Amino acid sequence: MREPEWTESALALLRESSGRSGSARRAVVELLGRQGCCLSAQEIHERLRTAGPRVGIASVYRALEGLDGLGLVQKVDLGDGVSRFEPTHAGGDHHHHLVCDDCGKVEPFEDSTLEAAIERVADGRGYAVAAHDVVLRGACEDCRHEHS
Amino acid sequence: MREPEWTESALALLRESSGRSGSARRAVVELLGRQGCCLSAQEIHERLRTAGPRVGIASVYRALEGLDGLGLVQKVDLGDGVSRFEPTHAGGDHHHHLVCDDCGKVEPFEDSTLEAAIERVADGRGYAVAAHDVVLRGACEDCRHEHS
DNA sequence: ATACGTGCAAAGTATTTGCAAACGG
DNA sequence: CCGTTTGCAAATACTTTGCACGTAT
Repeated sequence: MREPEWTESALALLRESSGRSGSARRAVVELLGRQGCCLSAQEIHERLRTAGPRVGIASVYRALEGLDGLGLVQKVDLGDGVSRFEPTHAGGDHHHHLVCDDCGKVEPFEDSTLEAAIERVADGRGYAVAAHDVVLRGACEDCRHEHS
Repeated sequence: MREPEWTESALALLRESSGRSGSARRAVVELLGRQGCCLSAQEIHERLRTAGPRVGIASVYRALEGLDGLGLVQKVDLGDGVSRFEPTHAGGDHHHHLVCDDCGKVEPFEDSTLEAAIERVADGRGYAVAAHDVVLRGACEDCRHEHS
């Protein structure tokens, strides 16, 4: 499920919010729009460099910070001390992550029961929850069969 | 709900697994056993220094690594790039965290529906889930009323 | 022309590793 | 005594910040 539309609306919002365009931001947005799942700042930087343009790591972080502030990307923490980012999908379709400890694979999932449970907990505690992360770590099906 | 028993069984298991005692490890275990909720390595280090003994930060990390390996502590990532640790409670009572973005307060919660949903997702995907984290971020009840 | 965006380099923070000395058994 | 653990210091990794320059409007 790719979302070229995200790229466009993100670029539009970004320009609107600051009155400027900027090549680094655009490059980051276009890369993120093409990705399905989360990427770290370092991964983004590396891919952009490979692709050609001389973009600085600081600009990647600044672009991500701006996008996060506008609610266009979501910061995802998979527990390895590295922040990852992914586009927030417009439809509110909201996913979390399964991480394989053996092969490092990351895959998304969504589950409405889980979301409902989270909402109920937050309400019960009087919290206005702005964001939530769920990370499941373990052995994926492939790695289990190799009984590492 | 304090668990002085955790302190003892942790010290016992630790000694058993390496045939040694070690003052730094003991200090870390005793401090963790007294805490209700998660602490970062830096916080542990700071408190131990304040308390007197000249314990090195590296030893704190090594102690936590060992405890994690034995399953005696659980690493908790609240999304700020800092690893926190808390004793795993024997009874398998398992909690997650609500973090207030305004005041930084962290409070635990547990919810069986949520746990069930997680288990169902993992099973459906063929994952053997070894650990999972759920972090809810937002404004706590107090901070909401101060409408910061 | 003017401010904002960018890239580089330096600083900051959390964590890990190398190593000699201290210590427990 | 011997090997593990410890504390210090240096190294690493990620992220942030300062600053001069480029660039879009």
